[in-house]
Amino acid sequence: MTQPLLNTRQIEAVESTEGRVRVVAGAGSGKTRVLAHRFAFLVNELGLSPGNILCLTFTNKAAHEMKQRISKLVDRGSVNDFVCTIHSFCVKFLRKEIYRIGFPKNFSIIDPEDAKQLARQAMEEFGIDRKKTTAERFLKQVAGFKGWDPDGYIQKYFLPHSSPESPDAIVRHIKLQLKYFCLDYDDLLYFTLYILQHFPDANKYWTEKLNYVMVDEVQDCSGDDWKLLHAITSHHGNLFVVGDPDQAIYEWRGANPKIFVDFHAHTDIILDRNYRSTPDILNVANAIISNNVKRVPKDLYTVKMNENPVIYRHEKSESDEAEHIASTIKESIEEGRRPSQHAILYRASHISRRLEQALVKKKLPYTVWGGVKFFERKEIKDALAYFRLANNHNDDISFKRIINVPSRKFGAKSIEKLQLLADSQGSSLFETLKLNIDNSAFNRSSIRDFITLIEQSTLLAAQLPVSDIAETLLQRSGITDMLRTDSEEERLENLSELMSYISEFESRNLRDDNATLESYLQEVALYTNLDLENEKDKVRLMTIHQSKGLEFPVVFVAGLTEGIFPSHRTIRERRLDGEEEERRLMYVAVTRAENMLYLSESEGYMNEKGVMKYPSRFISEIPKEMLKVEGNPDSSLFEGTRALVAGLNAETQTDAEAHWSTGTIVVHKLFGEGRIEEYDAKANSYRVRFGNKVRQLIPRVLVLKEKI
DNA sequence: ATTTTCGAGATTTTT
DNA sequence: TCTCGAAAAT
Repeated sequence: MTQPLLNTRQIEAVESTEGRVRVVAGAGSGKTRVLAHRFAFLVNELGLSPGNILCLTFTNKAAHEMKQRISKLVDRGSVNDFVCTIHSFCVKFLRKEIYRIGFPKNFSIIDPEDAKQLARQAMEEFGIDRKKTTAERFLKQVAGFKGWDPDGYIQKYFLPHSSPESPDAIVRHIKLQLKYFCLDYDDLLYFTLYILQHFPDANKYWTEKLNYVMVDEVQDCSGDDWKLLHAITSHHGNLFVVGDPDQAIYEWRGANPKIFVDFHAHTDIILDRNYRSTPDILNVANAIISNNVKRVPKDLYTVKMNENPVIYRHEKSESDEAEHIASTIKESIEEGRRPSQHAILYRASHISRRLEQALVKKKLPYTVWGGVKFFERKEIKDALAYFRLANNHNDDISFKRIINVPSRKFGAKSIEKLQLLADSQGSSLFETLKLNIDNSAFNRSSIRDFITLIEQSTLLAAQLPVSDIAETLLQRSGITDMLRTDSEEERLENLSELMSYISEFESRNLRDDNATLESYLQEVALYTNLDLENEKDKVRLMTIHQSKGLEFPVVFVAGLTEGIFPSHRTIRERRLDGEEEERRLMYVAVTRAENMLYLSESEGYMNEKGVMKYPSRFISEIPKEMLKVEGNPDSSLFEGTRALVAGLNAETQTDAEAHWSTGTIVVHKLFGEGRIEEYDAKANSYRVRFGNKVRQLIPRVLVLKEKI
């Protein structure tokens, strides 16, 4: 742990309890500690009840850690419910308030994967080419559609007794969502905002209740997140935001760090003293980030002493690189470090494969964080689908997932037939199947058993605890038998892990009478990457995105190859913005390290185009005297990098010059014909006039009229 | 006629 | 490792 005392600026931040406070906190400057201490200060010194403080974090894991820190500092035993992510807060809010807009209390939250499934269905129906528009891209359009007019969207499609009429693929998608009472992650936010804005008594209750609101990692909040923050602090006006513009790495997902930079605060505090890294490591970090043009200058300085120089190693092949990392870790462990003190970070998750092979070879224990996350594993998703269907017979998505798991000779064709029948009867797949069980196409004993199982479970769910229902479903559906015959030990173990999870949930919620199947499913929908192996002593492998907020004594950044990191795809799509975000990502990676940092790269990433073998431009940006170079990288390699960067720049330059001038008529899928008013080079988007409305749109969603 | 199986191909980042 | 398409098996 770090030193128990806080420095003067940290104390200033902790004790700033009036109005809007902004803390710009560099990497490793102890911002999590500040948040925890402030929470404790509010409770211990000012005498607030924990229930009147909202502390928002970026991930569930961060919330978990924050709670633990706080519980050590606060004398009052109760654990606060409102230390959570924005999404979890919205769920808690909606569970109480959603009835106001005619939704059932047991609304479900749609898994992003399932959202894709729905999207494909809607796209197919409208003959949208799946090769040209992927499900992800389609969903972005749906999200855009909702975001442009959230009030209209909710009033038109989600308030009771409304019937969406226009036959558009997007509307079709929304209709499917409505049918299952599903909300996606954006909806959670929109609905919360809508209720706060349209129901004065709900607004009064919540804004008065939440006396103090603090937010971590605000640089990754989107404009909608900020709207929510302002809405819930409208009464007391106590908003405390902490972030670091240099660590903004989620702009591709809609985050808007500029709001944080421009935030008008009563109190402004900068924490630039770093407690984490050695001077050598910090110098490298500062050297890299200073290459960004769009930034508020801020140099971190450290209080630590130097230990080892930062090492940059070049290798001939990807497996050499992986093997060298593995043997370095082995030596380090022999010198007395624990395996868990080492982390290997990389840009894209598929890089982990080669590294895993090398670690297995050297017999080193490791965990891949979020490679396949626990709740994304097939067997877990299947099990949850059984639970969901038992909870809600209208859940067609879950139905489709499990009707043939284990095999009941009910494949794609049978589902298609059933779907047609269900559409004509306006009923769900499960109900349709039940009513038409005598139909020769469906009449099988396995199918009859399936229906009985689900129906019985639904009835029992009202009487028995969750764990019993879950156990029955897993046993009688045949999932466990299926895995046992295939001797899938690991998957079976995962299922028993899930069961112990459920028991834990049960005991936690027993006294609130909240241990129902539906409340479990709601909770689980957001806990998608809770780390089960957190406590175990293993080498950690993870993407840089996942490493945010963590720290490790020894850090390896692998795969620093131009094209992979920075990712050329990102740069091609977002040009300058893309490059700067990649550089911030590099900055995040480097600042995870406490004592030792190894950067490595190899010529092994050559693909068909033969370009992925030069060292990343980020390596060249670090002054030579800051690095200890190993593996004799040929100087021609850096020439290659330079040529590649120049080529890419030229490519994106011509793109920029080819932009449409004012007056050009373009067509948008949803809004129809529009006229270009202006090009915003910074945001790489156009201001387009549609009738009397002007919208800001990215080029990708616009098509030149003449081309159609 | 349907379902299953087997092999080839692809993969940024995620609440 | 997972997804998708074509041949084998029911």
